[in-house]
Amino acid sequence: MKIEDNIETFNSLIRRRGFIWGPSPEIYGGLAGFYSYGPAGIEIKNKILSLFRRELRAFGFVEVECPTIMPEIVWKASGHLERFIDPVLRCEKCNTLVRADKFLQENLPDQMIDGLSYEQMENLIKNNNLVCPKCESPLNKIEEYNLMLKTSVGNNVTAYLRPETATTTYLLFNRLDQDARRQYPIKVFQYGKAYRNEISPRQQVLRMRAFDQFELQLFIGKDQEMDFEEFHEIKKNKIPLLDWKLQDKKSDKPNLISLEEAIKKGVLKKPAYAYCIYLGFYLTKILGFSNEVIRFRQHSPNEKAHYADDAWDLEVKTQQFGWVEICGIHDRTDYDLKRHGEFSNQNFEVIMNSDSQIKEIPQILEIAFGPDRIIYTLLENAFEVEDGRINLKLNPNLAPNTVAVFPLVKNKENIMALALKVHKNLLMHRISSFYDAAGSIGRRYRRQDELGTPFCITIDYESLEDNTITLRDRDTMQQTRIDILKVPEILIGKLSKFTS
RNA sequence: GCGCUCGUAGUAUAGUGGUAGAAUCUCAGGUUCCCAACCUGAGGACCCGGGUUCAAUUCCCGGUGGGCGCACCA
Repeated sequence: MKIEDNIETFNSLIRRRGFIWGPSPEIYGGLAGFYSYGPAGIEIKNKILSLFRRELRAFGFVEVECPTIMPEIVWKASGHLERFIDPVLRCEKCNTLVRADKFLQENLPDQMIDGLSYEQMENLIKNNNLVCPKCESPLNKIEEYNLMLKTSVGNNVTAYLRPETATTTYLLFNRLDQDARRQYPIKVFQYGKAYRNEISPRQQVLRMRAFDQFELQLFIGKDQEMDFEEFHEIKKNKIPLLDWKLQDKKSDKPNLISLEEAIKKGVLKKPAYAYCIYLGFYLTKILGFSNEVIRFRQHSPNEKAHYADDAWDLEVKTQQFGWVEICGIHDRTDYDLKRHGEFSNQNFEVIMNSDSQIKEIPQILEIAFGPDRIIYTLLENAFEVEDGRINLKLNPNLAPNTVAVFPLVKNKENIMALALKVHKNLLMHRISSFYDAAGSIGRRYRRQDELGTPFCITIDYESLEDNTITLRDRDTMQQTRIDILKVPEILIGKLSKFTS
């Protein structure tokens, strides 16, 4: 079979090799927007998660985990109930669905639409004789389209599956305040599933109805945001920033400037927010993305979410879908805590600075990653076809298998035995080793290339005599002979080179 | 959600009103050995439901899933 260097080859690879399958459940035809990870895919996800967890601990973060279902009041307070339910008009004849508010604004540009009741909107439609844009039959009743998945709990208590993890973290605020002994900023993250009832999910795992979020939160004082100690440790780092003024000038070339400069020029307002930009960048870089495929894009004022004062997306360039957001950095101000304080009758004002004695509600800065999107963009960026060889150039620390062990031939007892011994020894050192004796040696190398396995070890006739093996490098295909006893040590050494 | 279009082994496909043919793949055996070699044998598929028909994977209708366009993407 001729292997072509195109996106179709990539798309079949991620199925063939067990990275991502779906829509699930496949045997029943699938439900749009739901996908499963195969053994190779989940291995990558787990490795990303443990890398993130390890790094974040070093940055002073703690982790929490909350329920994925929360009662209605939570989403009333968070603003999601209001913002995630869209008024829509359905044509009774052709079933076309249009957003009622947008439709009205387009047809009646001079009319104030914001804030109108459904009844008022229905009247506007009637009075202006507005008709279905497709089939021109009359429109009348407004329905609600709910982007949140609704369910009921126990004795008919209305609840919703969370559309983001962040809100559930905020609900722990008074607990965290105590737990962290009021040492601000409080740095906390949560990893878990979130759900959105997308009207028409597309683009594979980039827009799923059940997806992972990995969200970092900083609870921080207003003064602290402007005078943030840790900013000074990272301010010299240059970051590719595409602010919305540049976008307004139809530019898609980000400015590579230091965070210090960005603050000085007013591209970024707050040093603590700049620190969050850095943190997002840092975590992305250690996954192995190259600088050329990363940029930060600022939201235009009308693109921002209801809670955001400033918002930048960390985007990664892909072949199939263009620039893809893998992380959003949001300045949520005190919006969330203020609302949850009001709705729950809690006082979330705290004294954050012992000098001032002034009580305030903390501000929140958020760094929200979408691990599924990370995995997709990582795989697509790693995919290469070189001379008919598929090579998945994954960061060695993220590859499903760290190493594969092969006996050169399978009809020589002692070569097989020694290969198995090497494999078991690697497993004993808790190195992800994969043993394979089936097919020619070349075929086995190719199988591992498709999985991104950075190293292959082959035991040959020479191994029997002098206790050496060959270590083959995925990208260069070069082989080196090394002492059999030093194998685990050498591999660990090679891996550590990619972590910093 | 609307319109167009498509849905055949794990993957990518050929084809047909009388249930499918290669390739690759997987497994077993043989042979050789350092980059998808070869030989032998085996395995595996017509998205789901209904209709028309003696007979449907094929035609029709509905559903569902994918692609594209529109809409949507706080």
